[in-house]
Amino acid sequence: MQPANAYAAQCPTRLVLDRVADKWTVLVLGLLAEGPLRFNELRRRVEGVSQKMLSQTLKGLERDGLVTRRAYATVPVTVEYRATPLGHTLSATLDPLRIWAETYIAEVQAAQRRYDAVA
Amino acid sequence: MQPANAYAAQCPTRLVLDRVADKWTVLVLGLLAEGPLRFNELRRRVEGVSQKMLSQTLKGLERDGLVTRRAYATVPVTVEYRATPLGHTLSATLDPLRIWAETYIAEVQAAQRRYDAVA
DNA sequence: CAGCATCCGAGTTGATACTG
DNA sequence: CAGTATCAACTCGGATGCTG
Repeated sequence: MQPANAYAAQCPTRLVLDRVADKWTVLVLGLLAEGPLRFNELRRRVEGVSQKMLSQTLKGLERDGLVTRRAYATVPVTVEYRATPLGHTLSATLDPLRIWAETYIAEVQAAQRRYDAVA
Repeated sequence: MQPANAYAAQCPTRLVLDRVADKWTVLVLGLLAEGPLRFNELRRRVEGVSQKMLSQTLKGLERDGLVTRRAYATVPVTVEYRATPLGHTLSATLDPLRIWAETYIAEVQAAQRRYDAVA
């Protein structure tokens, strides 16, 4: 295998990138990596997500083997989501990104202001 | 500052996440981190990107202070893009993600096949 | 070469309403 | 509680044609 040819059209990396490349995946996975959560708990914690998007995101994560869904036969139903081991490894590699964001966000915003001031 | 409350609606992290959360940003930035490139060179190297999207992506990266654009008064014009120091730090924190993708893509795809087989 | 402007179809998203 | 269904709004992205 070539060393990191993520630029070719069908490189698998693209698939993962596309997966991560949505507003909610990273947030949801990060939360689940801390511990199992129920649907509406997630909904509350990830501010701004609609239940449609959350539902969709969770389904995608489940399909990719990053999260598991378990339903308990209580009344009403209880559904619990948790990160798989694979999901944990991904969440862990995403941590540096979260940290980068916190570290440099001010710089980015300053750059934006500078740019917008000119334009 | 709170420790990583990326789940609040206006957390700066969201901004960065949204920035990364597009098909091309990560690819383009990764390429530019290796060295300066011209517009059409980028276009060729990032397979599948249209010039509209590339243009848009570059503008966004420039606005965020991650990439600089320099035009030379040759005929025809030569434009060179390169990653800023800030851009390099982001690209570096993205590397683990690229590696994760290469490492686990097979597992993810297997999970997808399993999931799709049931549904 | 390095783009911008325009048009247009396809896919995404969000509200809202309803179900087991 | 944990979703699904549906519809309308919106955005995205590609194709095409043009400019300095």
